[in-house]
Amino acid sequence: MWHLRYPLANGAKTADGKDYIVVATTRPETMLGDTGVAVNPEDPRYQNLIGQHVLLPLVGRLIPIVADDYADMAKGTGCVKITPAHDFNDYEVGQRHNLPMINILTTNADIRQSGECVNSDGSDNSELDASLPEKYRGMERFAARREIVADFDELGLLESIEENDMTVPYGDRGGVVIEPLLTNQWYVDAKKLAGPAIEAVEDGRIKFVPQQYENMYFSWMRNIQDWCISRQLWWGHQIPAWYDDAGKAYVGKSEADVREKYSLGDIALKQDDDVLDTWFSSALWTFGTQGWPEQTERLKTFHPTDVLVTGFDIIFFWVARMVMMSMHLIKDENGQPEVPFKTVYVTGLIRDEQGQKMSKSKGNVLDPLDMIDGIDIEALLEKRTGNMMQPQLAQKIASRTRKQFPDGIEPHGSDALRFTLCALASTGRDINWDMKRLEGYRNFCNKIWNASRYVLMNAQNEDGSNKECGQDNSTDYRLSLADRWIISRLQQAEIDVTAAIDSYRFDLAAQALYDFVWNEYCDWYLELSKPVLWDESGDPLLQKGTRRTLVRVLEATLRLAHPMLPFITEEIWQTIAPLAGIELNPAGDTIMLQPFPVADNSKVDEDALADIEWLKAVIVGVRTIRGEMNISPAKALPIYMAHGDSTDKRRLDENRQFLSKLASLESITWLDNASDAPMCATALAGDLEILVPMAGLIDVDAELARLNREIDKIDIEAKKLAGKLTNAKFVDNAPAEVVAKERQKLADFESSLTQLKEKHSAISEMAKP
RNA sequence: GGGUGGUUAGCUCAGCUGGUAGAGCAUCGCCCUUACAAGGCGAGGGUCACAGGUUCAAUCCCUGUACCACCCA
Repeated sequence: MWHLRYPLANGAKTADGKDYIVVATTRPETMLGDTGVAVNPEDPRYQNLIGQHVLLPLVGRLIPIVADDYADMAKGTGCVKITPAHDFNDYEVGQRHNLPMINILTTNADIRQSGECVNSDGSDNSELDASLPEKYRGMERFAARREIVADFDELGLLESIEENDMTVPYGDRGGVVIEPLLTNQWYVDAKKLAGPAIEAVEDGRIKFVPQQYENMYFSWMRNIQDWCISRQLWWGHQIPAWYDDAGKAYVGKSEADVREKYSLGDIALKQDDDVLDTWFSSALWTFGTQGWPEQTERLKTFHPTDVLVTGFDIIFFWVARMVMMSMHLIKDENGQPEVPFKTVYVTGLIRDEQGQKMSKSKGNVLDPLDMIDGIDIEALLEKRTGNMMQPQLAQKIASRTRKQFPDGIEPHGSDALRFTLCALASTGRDINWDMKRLEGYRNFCNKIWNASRYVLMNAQNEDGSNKECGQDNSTDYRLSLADRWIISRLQQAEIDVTAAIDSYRFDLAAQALYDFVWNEYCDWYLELSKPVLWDESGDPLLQKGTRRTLVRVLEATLRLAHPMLPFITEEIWQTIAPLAGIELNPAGDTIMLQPFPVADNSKVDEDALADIEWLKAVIVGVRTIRGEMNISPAKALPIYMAHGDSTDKRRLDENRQFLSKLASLESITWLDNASDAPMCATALAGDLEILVPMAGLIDVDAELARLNREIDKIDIEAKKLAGKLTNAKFVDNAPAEVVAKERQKLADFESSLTQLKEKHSAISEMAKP
């Protein structure tokens, strides 16, 4: 940083008697374009100098001293040289004080032959002498800097030089220091366009999902600046403005158009070298793609469109500008501005596992295709480190990549990728990518594939006829409890998935589908179908009903899943659909054209739901004992049931076969009197006791410990509840139904506690020698 | 400096209009049981960032603090 003395003009003196003031700069050569010096209006040192002038050294120009808050009293001398044409802050100061602007640099960043001077309002200024000292003309900027510093020194005007750490902007293409430069460019008066665009969101013609992004939109639009649409690039749409030799601009569709419009004859015209900002072109996208400016059928049909899906990082750059352009250029039949779309669905930004934005220079980019098809480590390294703008980073990136993907990336398939994106698409603004989630959902695809294989193996007979699956409108089949249950659950799944999709919560849709397919259809229903289908002496009507249900529920599930898993569902559906009684057009039918499932409440069977819950509770009870006692799944167990009521008894009678198979039981014995049982490990399903004889299988101490753990767990909950219920404030103030619910819960806990404690003392008693 | 979003299990994330927390992966047992070992069955794991406030009751509503991220100046 160089400190330069600027002599005061007309004999003015500073408060301490000096005939100069000192300004500091990191770019001394810009002094050639100075048109003012700023001091803080509060600065006592310079009160008398405000309105005075300095004589700009080397140039000999008189420039005013102005009072502006931009000058920081605490920094340096408190005096700032003002070069409006070459610094953004100085430009603002210049605007406030009507300082002229002198451009001293060529586009190559050399010193111009003479300065180019305009007034603060952009009009030409020919009064001010903007000529530059001959010595520096044509000099490269850094050479000029050295020369000017030397000349200041020679004149005794170089006060001091100090080291100064600062951030200097470099262009990422040319790699050289960027220099602000005053140029003529085209602007769009965005304020005018923003008004209607703000209203469209305020009155709900356009909705943001999630809604919070409205705020981002509003904050941009309400503080909108003029939009510079000139870009100094060689690709893009060249700006449709032509200049005559005097520099006057004519705007039109084409040169011919301009000549005609302005009756220019054949005078020389030159089109603007600049091209339109890409966002300007992008802003025309919703109607430009539909044939505009022609009034095409397509434009009428598809404008406005329904939903725009995009990232929040371009809400202003793209979304807002599409809204502005569309409303400005497209009118409906009533002449009202037309919005480009009704809903903007805003996704989060995908980042890497560490939450870093993916970028080539960081080498953390994951190509979706590599996750779909897989890639070996060498190819991945080549992709990440080949052809880099900063090759010095290659080694670091390579070692990090090797560490994260020692064997490259496994193929996962496009369905798994798509489903993962759905599952991660929650309302947050960042999505940290997680390979493990991708693997989990690849496994989910596998699960669907395998479940379908099971269905086909059991439902498809040799000639592929659908008769055996009850799809021929015949009524000679019976639905089992499990059939009625899974049909009921399917309705709920359809409701959940549909509601989630309707509210753009694709993560919840994915979760609901995943739960239904894996935790209900596969884990329970398929298992429950086995005892029916594999029972050689089973009821053929019941077997037909089960095949029918297997196929129909799978077929509906495929349609439900199809938007999230397009390929695998299509593949399976082609085989399943005929079994489900859908006649395929031989010319090629597709699941894509099938109706999306709609829930039918009349198919929900509350009794079936309750019965299966009971069944699951009993099975899980036995499994838990088996698991905790490390009893092999291969060992068939005899069990007893005690303490049950008539419903328990009915459910047992109707489901013996299922219980035996799914819990792998040797026998089930109903006891009217619990004390008839031998020493047993106990699980509870409500009040019903499920008893597994311990003899030879279960250690007494292990079971006592297990019971204690269970008792402790329930006891803690029960104590909390009891405390709540003895609190008069709760009982008096909480809604009656909440209190009743808590009472019921406590009663259940207490009854379980009593039963478990009894079991505990009974076992202790029996185990005594 | 101003604004916005976030902080929940070891990791990545859900949790709807307040009623004491869920998933996937990871971990620990037992299993190649004829759809699936990329699997089955079972288990463990959280004073919901911190401090106040409102309420009978707060992961959820309000205020403040800390930290992280992004946008703007």
